Amino acid sequence: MISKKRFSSIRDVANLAGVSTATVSRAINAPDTVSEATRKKVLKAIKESNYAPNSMATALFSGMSKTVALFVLDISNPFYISLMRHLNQILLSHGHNLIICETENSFEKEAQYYEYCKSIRTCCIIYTAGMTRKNFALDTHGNIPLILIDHEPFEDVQSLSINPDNDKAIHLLVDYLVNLNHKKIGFVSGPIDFLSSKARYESFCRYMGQHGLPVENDYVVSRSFAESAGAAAVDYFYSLPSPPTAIIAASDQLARGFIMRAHSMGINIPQDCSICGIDGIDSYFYPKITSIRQDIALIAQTVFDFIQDPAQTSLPLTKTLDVSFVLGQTCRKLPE
Amino acid sequence: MISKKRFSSIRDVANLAGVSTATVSRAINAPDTVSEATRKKVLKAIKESNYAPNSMATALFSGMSKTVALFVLDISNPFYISLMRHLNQILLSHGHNLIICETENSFEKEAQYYEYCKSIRTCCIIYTAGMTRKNFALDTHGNIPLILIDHEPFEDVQSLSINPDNDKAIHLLVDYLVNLNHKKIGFVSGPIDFLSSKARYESFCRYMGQHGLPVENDYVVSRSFAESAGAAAVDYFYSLPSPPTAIIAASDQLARGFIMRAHSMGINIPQDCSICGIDGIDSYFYPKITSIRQDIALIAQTVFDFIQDPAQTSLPLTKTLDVSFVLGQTCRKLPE
DNA sequence: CTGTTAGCGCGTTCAC
DNA sequence: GTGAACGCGCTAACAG
Repeated sequence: MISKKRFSSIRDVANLAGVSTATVSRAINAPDTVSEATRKKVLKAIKESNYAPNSMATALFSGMSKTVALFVLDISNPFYISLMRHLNQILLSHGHNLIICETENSFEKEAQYYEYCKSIRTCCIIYTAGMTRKNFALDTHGNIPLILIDHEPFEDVQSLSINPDNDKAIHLLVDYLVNLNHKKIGFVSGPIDFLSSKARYESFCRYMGQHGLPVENDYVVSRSFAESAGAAAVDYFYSLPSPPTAIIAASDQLARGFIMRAHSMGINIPQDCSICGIDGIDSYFYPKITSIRQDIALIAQTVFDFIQDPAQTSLPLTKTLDVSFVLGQTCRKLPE
Repeated sequence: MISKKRFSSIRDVANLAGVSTATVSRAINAPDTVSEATRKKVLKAIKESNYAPNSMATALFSGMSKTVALFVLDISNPFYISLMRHLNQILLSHGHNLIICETENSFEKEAQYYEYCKSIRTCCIIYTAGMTRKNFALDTHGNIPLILIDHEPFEDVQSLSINPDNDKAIHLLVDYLVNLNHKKIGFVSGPIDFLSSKARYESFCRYMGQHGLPVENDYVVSRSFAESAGAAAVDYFYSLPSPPTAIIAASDQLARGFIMRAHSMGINIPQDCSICGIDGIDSYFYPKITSIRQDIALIAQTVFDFIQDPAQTSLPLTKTLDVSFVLGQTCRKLPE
């Protein structure tokens, strides 16, 4: 059994410095309110006693821990990996902490994680696209501030919604492919009951229409966001009598799966088929995917601003973030 | 400002049930010591008051939180993604929690995370291959139990070391490639100052020697574990007058980078070059990499057993875990 | 500017 | 089988 008292406490420091615990606390949290001399004494004592502040005690007192929970469907999705990085970076530098709740589309896991979040008095929950149900077990007890990224708003729950400009994303891609003389354009969607999938699909229909191009049911597939779903799309499209010449995938992860499966079938990208994705993650992948970049650093910053001042939560807020086109190597121009 | 009191406490439950807080506590933690009748009353009150236990208070009292910290170099490495999954699964089901500390080879981040771990009284730190320095800022104050995965033991710090059977891994791969008639075998190592890299390299030399094959300096590269390092190896090997016909990469991530870069250069895997990796992650990647599988579920289980009973920490323990061969599609047989 | 004190929510010990 | 009281480490209010 490890001894209960493993670290020196604020009291040890106080004794060593010959001051009261309150003074130590002030020297740490509000240095201005303490005289130069005592502050130095205290800091010295902190060093000497190897003091490590106990954030449990702080959290207990304040009723809230400095922990942010990120719910994701799949931590291997490069978009979330990047989001995790950016969030961690900004949170850590402000003494906050991120826990990852990978739900894998399981209601049970989601509920377990949520119980955990409550028990540690999470200061904020970030909920991303792809959860099992529209209305998660998220109750309003405790009023944990909620941030939705790429997710349909929960009714009755205050939240901040952050979404990429899905419409612009699709607009850019459709125009790009049409300019490359593609007419038979397929669409690999995420699950259609997810907000961003739906939005992207609707925009796809609209902009195809603007170019006078039909959206054939045969050219639209909707499964999951996993790489395997992108791979399955290859099998499907190439079972058609007339496969599309270009594909818009609803995420880079889907595009990756598509490309790898295509290669394995001897289908050349972009010679035989053009494909582009959405996310614009700057990771190592060959060929570099033509895509739409989301500014993930900005998402992280937006999240953090909200955490700092959740007073904004009084009304459901929605922020739409700009996106930009990223040229890759996965599309080619068709002869007219 | 969010009200301080956001959740109902054990006292609220006690009042509602008409018992004392101690009884509620017992009803939760030691149901056997409470009469059937009162226990039911208490459980009912818990439900009705939407009680969420405050793990801060528990942790404060016990001097330790149920949080495990995992230090990794790079969360996009599929090996760590898998490890994160398995750890999270087993920990969550036991009321523990995992935080990810991605150090990105930065001393500052590492130190920041370590401070954080101390402040939340982490019950255990898992340290994986690839940290910046041999001797990290990890001090012994607080005696946080330490688990090293694929990492050289720290001097003066008690720890449990978990390593795959690197020797067997390399043995299997060298024998496999030699049986496919390869003689010019290249080796893409991780940074050579990491324990597992060094071990794998030394085994490589030994087993090549057993087959009477020379290990030429030209055929060994050592950079990082990133995909980009695998990619760079392609450029390097194919700048040689006589490139190797087969490659052993020290990780699947390196192999991935190698394969993608090779494709981009028109080098066909496995027709033009055979390659195999180590890790055996079962993720979607084409072509499926011939590799060595580590039993990550077993690693997670070993970690958890240790957390349950860190008394084993009295002496530095070392556990070597078995590995197995996984046939993929990235190697071909040469004519004799 | 600094010390004293109370209490955040919980688990435990010692009474009953 | 159950309740009262204490303390874990910290901070905010109030006194000095």
